[in-house]
Formats: sequence, C-alpha cells, structure tokens
Amino acid sequence: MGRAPCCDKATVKRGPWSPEEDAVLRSHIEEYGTGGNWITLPKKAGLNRCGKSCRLRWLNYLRPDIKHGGFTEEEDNIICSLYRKLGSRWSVIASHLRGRTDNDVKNYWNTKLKKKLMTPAIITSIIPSPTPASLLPTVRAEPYNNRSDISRSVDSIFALTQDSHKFYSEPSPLPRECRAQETGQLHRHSRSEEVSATSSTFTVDDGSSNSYANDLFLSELDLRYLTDLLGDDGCQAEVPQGLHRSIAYW
DNA sequence: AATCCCTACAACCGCCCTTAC
DNA sequence: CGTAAGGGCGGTTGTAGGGAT
Repeated sequence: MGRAPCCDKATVKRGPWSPEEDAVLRSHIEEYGTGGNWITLPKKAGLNRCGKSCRLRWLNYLRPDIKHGGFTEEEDNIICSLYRKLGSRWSVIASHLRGRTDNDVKNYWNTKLKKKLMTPAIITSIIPSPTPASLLPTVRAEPYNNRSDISRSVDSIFALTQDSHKFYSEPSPLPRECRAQETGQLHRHSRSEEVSATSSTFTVDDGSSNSYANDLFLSELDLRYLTDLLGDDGCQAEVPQGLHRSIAYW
C-alpha cells in the first residue's frame, strides 16, 4: 500500500501563484507562523493550495531574506567549489550562500554554470589525441545497477576532472549527464567480467539541445584517482605501468 | 507580423528521512 | 518496534518571455 497523498490534487489549485495568493500566504505566516504543519496551513490561511506547494512558495520565493537573480562571480566560485566536493547536494550548497535557496542554486547551475563550464571549445581542448590501441590498458569494470549509481559516479567523475584541471591548461569539466556508447572493441560483459577497451565514444549531453561526441580519455593519474573514488562502489580499473592514458567506463 | 526556438526559473513529483504515536 | 504522516530534497516539467528566422 502506498502512502496517502498529502492533498486532493483534483481539487487544490496548481500552477503559478497569483499576487493575491502570495499576499494571503505572506500575511498568514507573518501573523501566525507556519504552525509547524504545512499540510494544515493552507486551510487555516484560506488558500486552496497543497501544503507542500505553500511551503515551496514561501521558502523559495516569499521569504523576506531571499535574494533573486544576479549571481556574483564569488557565488559562482563557491557553487563550483562545493559542487566539486559535494555533488548535487543543493540544499547544502545553498546554505553557504546568503539569501539563496536550493532551487535557485540548482536552476542557476543547470541553466548557466554547467554550460559556462562546458563550452565545446573547452571540451575539445581537454581531449587528448587518441592513443594507439596497443597502448591502451585493460579495464575491469562492473556495471552500475541503477540510475542513481550512475549519477553518483558521474558526480564523482565530474569532481575528479574538476580537480585534475591543474594537469591541463584549462578547466576540464565533464558533464554530469553523459552516456558511454560502446564502440570499437570496447565490450561490456556481465558483472565482474573483464573487458578490453580500445575505444569508446562518449555522447555528451549538457542538458540543453546541444550535444557533442568525442573520444574521451582520462589520464593515468586521473584513472588512478577515479579508481580510488569508485573502486569500492562498483567500478574498478587496472592500469598497467607505463601507460599514459586510460579509459573511464561504467 | 507570425512562428519557432531557446532560456530561465517557478512549480510539481516522487522518494527518502525523521518523528510522533 | 512498526506504522503513518509531515518535512525535506533532488530531479524533472511547464511555461512565459524574448530573440531569431
């Protein structure tokens, strides 16, 4: 049995809030507070809205200390830095920015920052020329079981490539959303089987309609770091001595 | 002028966590 | 201890507005 819905979606109003509704919610909260119960608040305030919707409206828009738009360079840097460390924990990141909400930060990241860090020119600049197949290592990989695993791993890879930018002349962002398409002699086998990798194409989907494809190789150092990051999490890689490049695989 | 496309962001959805009973 | 309800969060969708064609 699933849990009961918090409100009757057929009868409560949805969609954009009107200025009148904003005024009612604002004055109710200013006078009585939230009462510690968002579910009952709309009824008390005389609003035909879901309690969760009221909470979101208040926290993300009506709260008096909210700052809208116009992220500064300093805020950009804080967001990027924290994203490197934390991944998409927007509420934690937002807590480091006065007057910003998690929704604000998330939207800003998805619409501006991510793209700013991922222009095709930068991507091209960080991708080394392909290594001869004979020089490429064997990669042992275990497939991830579900989307959240993949998402987590991509966050880690993003963090890895951000941290490794010092090895390149430019920042080396790897987008969160990317899919490995198996090509050449890269073969995915069942869990724990060994794969031999000579080539892989990553289709890069940056969340907009733009997409880029290229051969993408990580440096040996990066792969060692990647292995450290993900090794116990379902992805392992073996890098023979003396090889210069390897391949990330999940 | 009309239509299409893109961007920004508000709002919703659904899941997980916490807490009260 | 188990269950149900509310809160919180990240991901996704909807839509208004502006620019391009």
